[in-house]
Amino acid sequence: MVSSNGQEKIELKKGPWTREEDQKLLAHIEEHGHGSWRSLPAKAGLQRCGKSCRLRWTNYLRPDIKRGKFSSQEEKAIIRLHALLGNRWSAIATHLPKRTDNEIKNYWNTRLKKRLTRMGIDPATHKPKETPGGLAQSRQAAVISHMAQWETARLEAEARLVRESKFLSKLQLLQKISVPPPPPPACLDVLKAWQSSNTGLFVLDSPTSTLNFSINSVGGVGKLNGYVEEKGMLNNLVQDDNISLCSMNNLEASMDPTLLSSECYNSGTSSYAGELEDNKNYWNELLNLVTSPVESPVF
DNA sequence: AACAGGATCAACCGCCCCTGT
DNA sequence: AACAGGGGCGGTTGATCCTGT
Repeated sequence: MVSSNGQEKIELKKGPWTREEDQKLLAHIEEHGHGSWRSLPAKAGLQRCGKSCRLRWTNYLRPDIKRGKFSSQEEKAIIRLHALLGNRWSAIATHLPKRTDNEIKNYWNTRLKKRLTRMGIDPATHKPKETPGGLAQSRQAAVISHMAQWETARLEAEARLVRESKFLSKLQLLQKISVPPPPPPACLDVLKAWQSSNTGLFVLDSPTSTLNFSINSVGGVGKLNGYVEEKGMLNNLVQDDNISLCSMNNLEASMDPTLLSSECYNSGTSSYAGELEDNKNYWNELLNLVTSPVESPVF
């Protein structure tokens, strides 16, 4: 086949990857890295589009991918995160180490979503579909909605931070400023803090997501703090995080009775505490049901 | 054993955002 | 400011596997 500009146009292959194709892709990336995905297929001798190669690599071939069944902890994490983030699979994958967004999305759509539906819970809103106890449930919904709003604000703050840090890196490169080794990263990500006290999940390292704020990738939080402070942004970020952390603590407290004495919880108003008590019951029931052997599929 | 329907998951598609020019 | 290219994301599809009859 010949294209309009006279160059030979190779028919691109679609569909399932063969072992030979996998080996070619793996060998090429191991030797050269992926570089530009668009030009990779030609270099690797593959009759695939770059996008297909990227997907195959990120969702299947990467060595740091954990495959196989999801643990109950992972299931809980997905449900919790989906309640907060909705269908933002890449963001969810950020907090589930070695799981791809595609895998999480599939798992949600084929299993968890159905399980919640069977339980009479709307998987989109995480609220009971029927509302026999209307008032308490609407308050639960309000609390979750409130948390979701803060979580959204937090994500936006993180995105802003990355943008600023990239700018800073370029600036420093240009000015050739030497800086001391960066201090330990500020605990920007509240879910990481959540992790450290709880499930052992939620490290910010996902095979697919770009929502990775490791100190190495952004040139160091130390540099960043200096820049952000200078720009008068640090206060905003800190405020974002405090509030977000508070909301996340409350959410976690609402799911784990042992955390009900958390600082944020205690500092809340009595009415808010009441809402959280309702919320605690809701989540405990939900998670018990979801993780119960009767409801869990047999693997 | 054969078939139908459901479940699963790899892969594709289209859209959007970011970056460089 | 406008445009193009590259890459990422979420939704969807279709092939395959599984299970029940």
